[in-house]
Amino acid sequence: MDISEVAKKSGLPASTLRYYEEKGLIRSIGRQGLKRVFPPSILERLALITLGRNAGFSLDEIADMFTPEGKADIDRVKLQSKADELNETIKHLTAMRDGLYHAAKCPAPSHFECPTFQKLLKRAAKTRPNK
Amino acid sequence: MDISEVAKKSGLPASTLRYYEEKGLIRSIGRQGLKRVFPPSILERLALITLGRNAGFSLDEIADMFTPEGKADIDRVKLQSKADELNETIKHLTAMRDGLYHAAKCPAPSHFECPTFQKLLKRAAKTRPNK
DNA sequence: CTACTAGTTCAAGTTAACTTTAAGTCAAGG
DNA sequence: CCTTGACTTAAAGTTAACTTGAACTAGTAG
Repeated sequence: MDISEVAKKSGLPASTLRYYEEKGLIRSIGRQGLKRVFPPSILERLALITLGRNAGFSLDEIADMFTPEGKADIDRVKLQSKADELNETIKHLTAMRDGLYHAAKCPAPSHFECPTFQKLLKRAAKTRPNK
Repeated sequence: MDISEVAKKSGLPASTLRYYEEKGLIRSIGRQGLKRVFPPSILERLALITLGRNAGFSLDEIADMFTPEGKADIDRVKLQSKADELNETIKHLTAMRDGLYHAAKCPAPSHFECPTFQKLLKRAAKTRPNK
């Protein structure tokens, strides 16, 4: 597969694929002329990278999940702690969402006069979510 | 209140306060010599800004929520749609979290051999969460 | 009066994850 | 043989939200 086919199938632009290669996240299996040639397995790998990104891992963290030989080597402890982290984020966002829903339909003339909004404000001051 | 007092009470560094002022998010009420003087109400305003940030609003979006005279003027429709957006994000993150928890304790020798993990991978390929 | 401290400005630097640009190369079609 | 189009590289640019640095100043303690 050449880069444009990978781009198409993965949904990632070619520039991103080159960037990922440069970062060591993926590898082409060789060249045909100048052009990179990728194995079909690249797609699974890219899906894994996208998964990691979506879960909130940085590209550097993701890079650490691959052995030098290129196999995925995902530490279960890392997964657990990232899941815990996500769980915290979800809690914050949920509180925020509920507060926003409330504020959106609260009849108070100004949000500042609504006790629920006030509570939300105080919460917000304390918690800085990770993302 | 001078800037360091505001910094202390709000938990935001002075550099951030100056940056927010430059952006038009806050205003000092005057100067004493060189030094900015802030009214106590600045704290409520900063809490509102922090709330907005936590809810996923950009600083520019937050700036739009203030009238030129400096009063908060928060559009309920915007709140509603941001809440909806948050709700979507929460769904994605929840799926992700559950997948990670599963993967963390899944006994499959490699994650790739686990059907739940595979499902997670396919999901990831499709959904690009907003934040 | 002098030193010190806490503030000030303006410009430049930081970070992550890319994207864009300019200039070059190769394989294929006509 | 020449043009076209898809690819290549390396370097620079982008964005958001700040932070840092250098040079400067005003009020205060001694």
